[in-house]
Amino acid sequence: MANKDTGKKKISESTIRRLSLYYRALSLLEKENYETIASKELAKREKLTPAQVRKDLSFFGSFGTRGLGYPVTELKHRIAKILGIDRIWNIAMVGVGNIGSALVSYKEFQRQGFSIKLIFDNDQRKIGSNHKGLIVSDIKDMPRLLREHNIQMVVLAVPAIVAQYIIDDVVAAGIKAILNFAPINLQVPDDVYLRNENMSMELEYLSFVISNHYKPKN
Amino acid sequence: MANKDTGKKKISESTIRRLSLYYRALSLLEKENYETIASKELAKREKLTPAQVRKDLSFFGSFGTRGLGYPVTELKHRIAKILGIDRIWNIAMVGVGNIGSALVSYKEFQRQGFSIKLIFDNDQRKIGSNHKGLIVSDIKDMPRLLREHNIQMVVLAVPAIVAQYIIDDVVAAGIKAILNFAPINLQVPDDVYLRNENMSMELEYLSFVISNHYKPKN
DNA sequence: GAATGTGAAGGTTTTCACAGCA
DNA sequence: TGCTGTGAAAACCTTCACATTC
Repeated sequence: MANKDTGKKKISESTIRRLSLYYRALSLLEKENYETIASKELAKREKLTPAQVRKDLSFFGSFGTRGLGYPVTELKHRIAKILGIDRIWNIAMVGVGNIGSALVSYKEFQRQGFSIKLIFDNDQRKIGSNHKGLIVSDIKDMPRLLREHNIQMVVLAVPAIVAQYIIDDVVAAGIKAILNFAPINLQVPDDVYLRNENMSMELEYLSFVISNHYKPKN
Repeated sequence: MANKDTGKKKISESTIRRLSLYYRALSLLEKENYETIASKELAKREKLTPAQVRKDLSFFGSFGTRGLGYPVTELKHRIAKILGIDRIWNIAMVGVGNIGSALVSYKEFQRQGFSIKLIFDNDQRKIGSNHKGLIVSDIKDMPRLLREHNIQMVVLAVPAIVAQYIIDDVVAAGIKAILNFAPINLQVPDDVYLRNENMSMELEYLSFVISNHYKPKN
């Protein structure tokens, strides 16, 4: 499915990100006891257009009923399956500074099926300490532990200066998906997907918007 | 400049985000004692194309020298000016849970000129406590304090359930730029710019990528 | 009647390719 | 010669509009 080797249609990153939005909206609609939802209403809730919603969903199949809309619970499950969140992912947090330890406590991850199973740091004072029921492991043991605990994704929250060094180890341990919070460009092989999250960049964008009286599209 | 009332060219959000990347790359190049940099090299460092770099910069002026490239320090300052980060922004953090308190300690904000001046919470146990030299204020005093301290941006890190209620107060205090970490769609007037940051969404994107063997463009 | 699913149109962003300048 | 700045082309993404289905 999607654009695997054999796939035809190209799914854009924007579509995938909107799938996450739909998923969250549908979870809410479910709680509000909606049974079906029209693209018009779903679009309104996420500040999109109805055509956009229908087009996004149509890439993955025909989930709706003409004249009625989409079945809330079923569509939610379908999207979960598409996003690959119809399961538990085992995550390791690497680095327990400010950001790392905040994310370990961040309940939304757990709620969406992202289960932090291991925590690493290289600071001797932190190793062995308890964070939300998890003991901080020595980063030296990372390669072995990542494999032993069947970790599939790594969140990197280490200082920029050591990030490349550490990510090399993460890659060597066979991890294919990494979310990086260090504000630096890291090198990974082609078959590893690295996503960078830079919170200063978000504030810089706000700064641009108000400095230039800029009207963003959405 | 940019797309003010009279402006002609439309600057895309992607261009602005890349400006942040260029800024960071240029800061590094400066430290490496580069005096000039060609679009080719800058592009390579940020995994973009040279044409993209030149096009982005050309929206704001002619900063380069044919045959030579761009002057590193000057371009850095020009971009800082465009982004509005050639100054200090006064920020208030609203909510000192996991995320909020991590961000208060996040040195990168300070480094980029985003200075957290006030911290708010509604939890009586937190009010009065010290976070990195700042005393947590009662959220009841927020409207007054935001104005008194000339706060220009607010970072919202409160539970989703109270987020709309609190953002209404932030808006009423005249704040025009808000970075929201609560995973919920908030309503603000047209002249307020609200940016949502949802970290679960980033992991969901990773999940999609590895579940579908999806090859993102970049 | 109501709302989906989807080609086609329209709009935006990126890349190409080259004229022009240091 | 080397690299910028930029129209034009190509690629990509969103919206339109309507045939189709319930």
